[in-house]
Amino acid sequence: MYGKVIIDIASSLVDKVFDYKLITDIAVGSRVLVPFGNQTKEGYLVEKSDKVSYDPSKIKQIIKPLEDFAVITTDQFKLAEFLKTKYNIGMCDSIRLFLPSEMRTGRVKDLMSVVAFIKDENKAKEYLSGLRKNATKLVAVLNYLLNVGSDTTANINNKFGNGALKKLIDDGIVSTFTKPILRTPLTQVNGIKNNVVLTTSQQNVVDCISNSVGNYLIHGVTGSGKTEVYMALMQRTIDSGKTGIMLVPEISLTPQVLANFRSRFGQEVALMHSGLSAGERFDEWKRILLGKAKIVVGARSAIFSPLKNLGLIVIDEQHDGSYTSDSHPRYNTIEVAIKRAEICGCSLVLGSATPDLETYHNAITGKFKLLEMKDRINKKPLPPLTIVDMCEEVRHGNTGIFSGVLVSELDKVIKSGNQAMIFINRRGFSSFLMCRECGFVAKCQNCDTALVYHKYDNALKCHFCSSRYKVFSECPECGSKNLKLGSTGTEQVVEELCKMYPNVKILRMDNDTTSQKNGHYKILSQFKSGEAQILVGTQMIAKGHDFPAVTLVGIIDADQSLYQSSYTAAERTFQLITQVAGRAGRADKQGCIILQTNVPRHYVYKLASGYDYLSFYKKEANLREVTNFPPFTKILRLLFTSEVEELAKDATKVYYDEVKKMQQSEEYNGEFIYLGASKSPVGKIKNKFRYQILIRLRLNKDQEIISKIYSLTEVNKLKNVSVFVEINPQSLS
DNA sequence: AGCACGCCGACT
DNA sequence: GTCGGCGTGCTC
Repeated sequence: MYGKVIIDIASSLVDKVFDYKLITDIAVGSRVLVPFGNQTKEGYLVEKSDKVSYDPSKIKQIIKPLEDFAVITTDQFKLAEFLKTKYNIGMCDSIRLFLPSEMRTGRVKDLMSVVAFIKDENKAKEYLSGLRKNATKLVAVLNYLLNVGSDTTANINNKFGNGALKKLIDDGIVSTFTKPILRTPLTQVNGIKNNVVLTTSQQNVVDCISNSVGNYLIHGVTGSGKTEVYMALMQRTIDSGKTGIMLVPEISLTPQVLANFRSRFGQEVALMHSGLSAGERFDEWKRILLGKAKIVVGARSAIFSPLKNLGLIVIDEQHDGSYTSDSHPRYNTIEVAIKRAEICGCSLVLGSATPDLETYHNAITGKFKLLEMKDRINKKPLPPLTIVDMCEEVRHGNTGIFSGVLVSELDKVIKSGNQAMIFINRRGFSSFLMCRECGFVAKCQNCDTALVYHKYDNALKCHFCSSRYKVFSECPECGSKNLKLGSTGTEQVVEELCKMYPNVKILRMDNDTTSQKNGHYKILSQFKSGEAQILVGTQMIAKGHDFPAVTLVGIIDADQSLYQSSYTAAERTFQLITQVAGRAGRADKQGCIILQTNVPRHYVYKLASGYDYLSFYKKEANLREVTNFPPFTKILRLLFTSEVEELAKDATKVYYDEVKKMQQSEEYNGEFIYLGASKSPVGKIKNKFRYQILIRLRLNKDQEIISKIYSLTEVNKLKNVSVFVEINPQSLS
């Protein structure tokens, strides 16, 4: 018998199966140790067979399996194959997505604990009666153990001190053994089970989805009670003996959802995301693989969890950008989920108040079943959204960050003891530091970007490569002290608020304040407990959080996301406003939203202020259709990066000519709406120069052309230049 | 990925 | 003469 093995090396040169002799029976899907060249490597056993395609005399033997169980299921293999072709990645890259990364290096082991137990009960009682009366500790420990049977030595020593147990072990009365204990993340997070009765609209959605397997999109306004629907669906899945995945967009949202799910499903819920410690992730992964956890709550990577007998996948806030991975391998969680649901024969439920255009388009054209939830659970109308013209404010002499309306609303909140959230999608103090006299702007040495001024740790930081630079108080070029700050960031908002309300506790939540472990959780629970009255933050405060006491949401500089040069800029702005606005007035208090902009008449703001998703969808879809943008076309971006600018440039030229040939060929004539090559908008990141080719294709022979382009990048290997192809890129930096 | 093999420059 | 630079090629 032979085994086909994928070697765990991420390189296209070894991206194929290698034949090995199989002497002992090892399960397909196991990790194995194999001789490879003159070294030993880890690999994955993907198939067993009697046939080989290699000179049998040269075939070596598998050394041993690395675990005594398979780590990849058959379903996962099918999904891995799909990822390989869909995203043009190696099988090894693909398989790695399914395993906790710390497993490969073999550094993570089971955490062992020592358990003490009584060897022989009769002997122990005899020993107990023979003890002197003043041996109180010994008596106590012995009685305790006789009572409970066994406990960890750590617990016993904690309760009774260190000496007694040792004496009992030495005297042969108590014995010990070691057993692995599981590291469970966020054990302190638990909810109270409340027997919620679903509303008619919730019940209808649950019934509809339970009735037949398929792909669903729930379009429900913020606060319409989608979480209860997900939980009811999950309950049915578990009751029928199956398992489920519940995805949320951000790590910061997992504690809230975890609490809800644990209150109902107890320890059958596992948590899975990149913020766990290596040990926690490994143990949770193992609990899932061994069937001890039946539900996985997590961020995008949780879609790869090793659940068997999968019955349901839920993706909440499905429009969220975090569902597309922005580093290698770049996968789209929704595409992966659709495939996984298809392979497992289970339902996929997507939910959002602002579905992304493509998904909604799929829903109304019948690829998804569309379900609407139009009412808020508290029966309150959505809070009024006021658009404030900041140009008008300036004309009336207000050049500050906050408009008059926002200040007076803030005053009301502070007086009434309620809470406010201020949303500003830019971290740091200000986006740049510029000399007014010579125009000098500090730039990163490794990237083609302006540095962001961070007042809190007194540094200029690059948001692309994280390098830090000294702050200057006079221009390094001309010596002028006349400096100008760029657009406002979270730090500056907090500083201004502190001046306005010196006695009010204000929290800031952005990438800089949430970097330590459970950082999101700490800030959010502080705010939820009412410890602070104002929460200032980037988009991470916008998503799904439930703060009943929040009555005011301020959106500073809404235009920022509108001006991004991406075809999705309008859509993302609409989604962001709707999401942030949804944080206000969730309980029985009336809320209000103040949106500050320089272009108050923009259609995005008009439609967002009326919470009119459908009109927005129609307008935007129409615009995309007539201007030939996705989902009516496909955009391809070929990015070339190199440490040597000329090499990246040359490579771009070579590929451009190749694609140009395709464009001009008879076969594909008319399929290309656009083809162009240029320097990337951010010309250099981390010392690598970036050039790109942009292609826009009609939806006709697009799949064919994409695979041709993929194979082009495989064959035409260029030295010291890396190429990567992205489809419908989210941003063009 | 990593290691061996192999073909050219600057040293004992 | 040889030590070592890293370009090229291979691993069942």
